[in-house]
Amino acid sequence: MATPNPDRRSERARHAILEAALELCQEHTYGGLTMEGIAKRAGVGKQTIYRWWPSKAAILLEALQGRSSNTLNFPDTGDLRADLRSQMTQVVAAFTDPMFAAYSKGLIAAAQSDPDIANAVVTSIIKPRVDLCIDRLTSAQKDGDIRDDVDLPAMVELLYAPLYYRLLLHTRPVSEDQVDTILDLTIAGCGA
Amino acid sequence: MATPNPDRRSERARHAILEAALELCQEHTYGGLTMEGIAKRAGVGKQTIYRWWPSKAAILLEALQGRSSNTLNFPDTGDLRADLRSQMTQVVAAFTDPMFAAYSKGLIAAAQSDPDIANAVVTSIIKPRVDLCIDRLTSAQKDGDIRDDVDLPAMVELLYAPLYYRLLLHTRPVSEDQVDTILDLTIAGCGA
Amino acid sequence: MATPNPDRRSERARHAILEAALELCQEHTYGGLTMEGIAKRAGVGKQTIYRWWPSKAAILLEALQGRSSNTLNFPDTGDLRADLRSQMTQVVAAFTDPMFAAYSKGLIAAAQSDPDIANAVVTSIIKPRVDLCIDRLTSAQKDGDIRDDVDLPAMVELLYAPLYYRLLLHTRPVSEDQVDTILDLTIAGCGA
Amino acid sequence: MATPNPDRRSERARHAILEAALELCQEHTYGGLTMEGIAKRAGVGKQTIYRWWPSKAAILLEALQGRSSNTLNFPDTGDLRADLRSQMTQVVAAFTDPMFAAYSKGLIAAAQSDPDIANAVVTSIIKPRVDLCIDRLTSAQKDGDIRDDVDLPAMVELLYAPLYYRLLLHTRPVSEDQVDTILDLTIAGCGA
DNA sequence: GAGTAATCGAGACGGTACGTCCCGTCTTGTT
DNA sequence: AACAAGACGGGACGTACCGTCTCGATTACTC
Repeated sequence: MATPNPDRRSERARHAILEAALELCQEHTYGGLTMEGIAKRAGVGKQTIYRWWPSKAAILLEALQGRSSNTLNFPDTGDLRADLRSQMTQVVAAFTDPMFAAYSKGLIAAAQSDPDIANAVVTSIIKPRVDLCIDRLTSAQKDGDIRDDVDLPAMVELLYAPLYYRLLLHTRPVSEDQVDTILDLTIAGCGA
Repeated sequence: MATPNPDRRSERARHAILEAALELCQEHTYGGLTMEGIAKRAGVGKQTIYRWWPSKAAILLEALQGRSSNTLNFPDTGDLRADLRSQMTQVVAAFTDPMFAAYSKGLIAAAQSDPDIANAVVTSIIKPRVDLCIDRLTSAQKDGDIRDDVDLPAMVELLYAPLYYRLLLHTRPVSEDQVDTILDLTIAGCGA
Repeated sequence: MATPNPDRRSERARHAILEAALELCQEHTYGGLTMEGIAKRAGVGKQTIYRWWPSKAAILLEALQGRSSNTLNFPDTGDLRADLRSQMTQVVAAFTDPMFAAYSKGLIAAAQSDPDIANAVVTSIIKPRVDLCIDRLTSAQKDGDIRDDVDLPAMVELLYAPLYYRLLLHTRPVSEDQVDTILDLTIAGCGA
Repeated sequence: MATPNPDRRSERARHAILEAALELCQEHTYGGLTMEGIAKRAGVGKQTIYRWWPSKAAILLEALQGRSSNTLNFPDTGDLRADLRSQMTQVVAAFTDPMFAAYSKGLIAAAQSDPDIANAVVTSIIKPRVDLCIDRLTSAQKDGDIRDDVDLPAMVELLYAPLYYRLLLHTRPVSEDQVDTILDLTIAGCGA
């Protein structure tokens, strides 16, 4: 994400900037996030920010990755439904946390008008998690828990898209109940 | 959406503003849309815009409704899958049209930091279409094409959410193929 | 000062406008005087103002004339110095009254960038008073109280200009003492 | 006159702003002078103006001081009347120059509704010149050219006020003849 | 006494300028 | 050479008034 070059970079400034961005995003919502505000809060010159990040969304992205790297794993207990439920519930928890929800919504909103952000979001956040899920589904398919003709990437979308749908469209709040309903319908199907 | 009051309102100005907003949104993307730009293009004072709309998103919303009110119907040929496919394909067409996609993404992005917009999007765009879909599904459920215990609103989400997911997350392009996959998985289920 | 024509004019509106102008000039200083403000305070449409007056200064001018028409007289007791003192003291009183001072300063300020106002101020306020003074001085000259070679219009300026000087330049407050000093110096001269 | 602080200030911008203000004041009269216009002409952001000056009058004031600092001297040839005439003629020349007259009138007009401007005008323009004149008159009084009981500050007003009177009231044009008349009347007095 | 025309109140309209907030770049020491 | 600080040119913000322009709803003169 950096352009100039060296490792002469001040770790102190980097940390202060990421922290300031997270704090201000909570206080003012993503839309009220300002380069100038971050610089002031972090006690940093604006130039220092522009030197290392191309946009405020990029800062937030990096800040978020630092926070949530731990979530990167997918349980495999042998019970597919339980494993999916466990993982999806973690996502619900994140989307339900006001702070995390604000970051996520802000970042996805920014992605709509900045292809770089869009790309970064997919690559560094979505893709790794989707891949883990596909791995689990592949193993389930081998075990015969999923029909052979099921398109697994599409199935991942079917499972997670409704969570994003509620997060972004604000039709109804994301909730844990939703997870069970999604699992029921997706596994058993709706047809008679 | 209006605050001051009467019907002394100039239809000429209203039209010019909505048209200008649509045009500029195509040319500059939603992020580059400007109250000042709209005013200049429409040949209108800025105050006239602020008098009737609280935000640029509100303008776009009204402009969009004028354009797409025709889409409000849901076929019922007796063939559930065909009907769903037909309707979902229309959504894919809209999301695939660069202009319409730009409006939609911009509006949803704006909704992330403005509850009024969020509410207006749901009420005036999402809800009416979802309701029509639920009607169709209800009738299908009566006909025995859908299991009785299926939560229909959740099923609507299952069908449409993946389209929004790809539109907003930019993982893969929305496509007509997707519709068939969604229908397959949703109707038959993924379980063995 | 009126342009359209008839005497169909509403006396009620005329009065309300003049009163509103005077009131607002006191409250907000001349610079803060607004056509829109006058209209609202007077309970009058803006058009009604523009129909009868070309500028806010014109309104104020008319309002002032209605207030101070009484002052138009110049005493002639035979005692020149006493008569001048009496008249000049009246001017000091006016310039000392905060309300009247505000009007006067505002009007003269407006005259600096509007020749119509400048002309109206001279014609309807300054000139009549200067003429009366010249009359008194002429009679004094005949009586031998003023040297024959004295340019009377210039003498009027010598007497009154210092009052305007302090009013407009804000070097020192206008005061009654000033009158005596002016009279002393003007009548006796400063030379040894 | 400046608020933010340092000497990090751009001399280039300062100069461009002062020049632009003078130019525009000539072209559009003081009333048509605009912060936005100055910024555009000077090729400068508006903020840069607001950072260093509180009002357009303040800009003009500074611009004028840069231009006329040379006039600050008072001749002393021993001939009081000649010295006064020489100095007053310089003022007449300034008031007769359309550009300078425009600045002066605009500034004094602005002073009527802005105490800061009023104060700055007195302090930085009027006062220094009055003081020089008083010095000359004091020396004349010692020489016996002026009576001992004459109030010198009042005499200064008597000499100069008529020039300002004509400048601001627009009764008659300021002229060199006026200087002689003023000197005659002021030195010899008007009384018989 | 009914018809008609102009004035009235109200306030929307196309505009211009306001003074503020940020943007992203640039400049000036400091570490 | 990266840093904190912040001035710079610029663009958009949302507001306040400008002077013009409809709108009905009173008037008050004409027929």
